[in-house]
Amino acid sequence: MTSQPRVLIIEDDPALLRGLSDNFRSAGFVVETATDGQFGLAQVLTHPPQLLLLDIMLPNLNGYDLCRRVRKAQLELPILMLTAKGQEEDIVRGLELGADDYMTKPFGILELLARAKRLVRPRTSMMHDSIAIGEVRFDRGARTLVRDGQTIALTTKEFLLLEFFVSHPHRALTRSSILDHVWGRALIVTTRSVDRCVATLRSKLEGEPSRPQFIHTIRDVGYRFEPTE
Amino acid sequence: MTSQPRVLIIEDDPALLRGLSDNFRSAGFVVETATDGQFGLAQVLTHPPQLLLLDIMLPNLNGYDLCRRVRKAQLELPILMLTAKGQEEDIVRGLELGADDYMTKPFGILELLARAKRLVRPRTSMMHDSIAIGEVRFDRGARTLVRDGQTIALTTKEFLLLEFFVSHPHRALTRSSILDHVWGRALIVTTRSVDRCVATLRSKLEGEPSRPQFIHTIRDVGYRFEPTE
DNA sequence: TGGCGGGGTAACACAGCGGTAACATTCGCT
DNA sequence: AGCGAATGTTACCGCTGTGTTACCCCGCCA
Repeated sequence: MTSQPRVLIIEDDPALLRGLSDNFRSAGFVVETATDGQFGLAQVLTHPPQLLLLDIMLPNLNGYDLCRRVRKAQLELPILMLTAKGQEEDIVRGLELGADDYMTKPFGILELLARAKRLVRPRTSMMHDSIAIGEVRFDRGARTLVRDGQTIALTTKEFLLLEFFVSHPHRALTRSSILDHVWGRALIVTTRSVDRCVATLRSKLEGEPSRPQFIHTIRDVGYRFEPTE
Repeated sequence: MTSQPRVLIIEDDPALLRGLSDNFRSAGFVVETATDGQFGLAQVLTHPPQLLLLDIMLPNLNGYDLCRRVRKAQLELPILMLTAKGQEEDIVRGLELGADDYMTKPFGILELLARAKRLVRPRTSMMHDSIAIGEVRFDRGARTLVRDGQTIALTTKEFLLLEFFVSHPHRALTRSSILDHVWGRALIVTTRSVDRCVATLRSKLEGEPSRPQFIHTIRDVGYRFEPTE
């Protein structure tokens, strides 16, 4: 399934870098390396790996800023920070900047590998039965939306459509793919039904329906769901 | 943002349990507790929280087995293990059993909270193919550009044009070849349409449109795309 | 059997994409 | 420097895709 995940290790200590590379390689990773912050960032942006192993103290661009830049570019790859700084506030800061894990030197290589493997482990993001969409909360169990205490019922189609949107955020979804997943290919309905259903869903989901916040339309293509904003 | 995530803390030391509860509550969590492995497991299965804080040493059912049972039930909720056992093999074992993080006592409450918050942070682990163009990121899946966290929508023509550019970098592209690939040979439009489309694309792509960085014009021929700078 | 609500289509309104034209500017050549 | 051609820029406008409203069909339930 996840054959040969690519890890990028950014670390300026040559000895440590080689040790890490060897260990990750024998653990089944494809290893790329960088020893410089600026260079590493460029590498991440041009060719994002499945996992980023990131030292804090780096020449030219430190790990915190690198992490911030990666998140600003809306890259969602897992980042494991790695540093001699063991102060609690450093760890908190790293995690708040968007790091996914944090280990302090000296560390056991087995633990590091275990944590790395966990980060590249495929995760179904459908774990929660209730999801926040801006001000609104989508309760999949009850098939309702809750906006400041008010419960809004969803019809079956609206529910399936929203589920499809939620499970494919930040992506251009064509009308035909929406039809496939929500209506099922067997049923022959117009793509206008999608528009119609999107309209009703918008009216329930969006606070200001004239300026859609979550469900953006892409002309000639379909729609794109942006949960955060 | 994510209003009031629910955390279940399973811990048999009453003093520690109260301390954790207070801290998590003031950090904005809704806290539920259990002091027994069997009871805790039942609670997880009947009413899964957004996060499980799990001690290893528990009466009736230890944390490892509890973790295994939760995963066996295909519950994907994040689990943060919490224990006095600091041996590396214990940590590795916990992570391999499906735990998402592992902290050893004594631990700093701030770090624990930071790690907990990370685990309930909604993550779209969907890695979509995207390309860096200078400071900007071109997200083909979403059909957008991202600059400084700002996402900029692309129209169909702009998207096709940019796709054509990025797939033929460092090359002089004639207007007629651009027309062929983006507009299709059948359609008869002026080559000025290309200029027009390039202009709008530049305005979205270039930081300083007066001095094009990425899309260079070649007089009497067409354009050339230089992704790096 | 009649009301009702989900959900599909039809009809109409409208907004924005994208094409062209007109004007401004730059570039190359002499 | 001056001129002409190519390209950047702005304005305008038609067309098509989408939002919106209305209507209707059909299954469900009393």
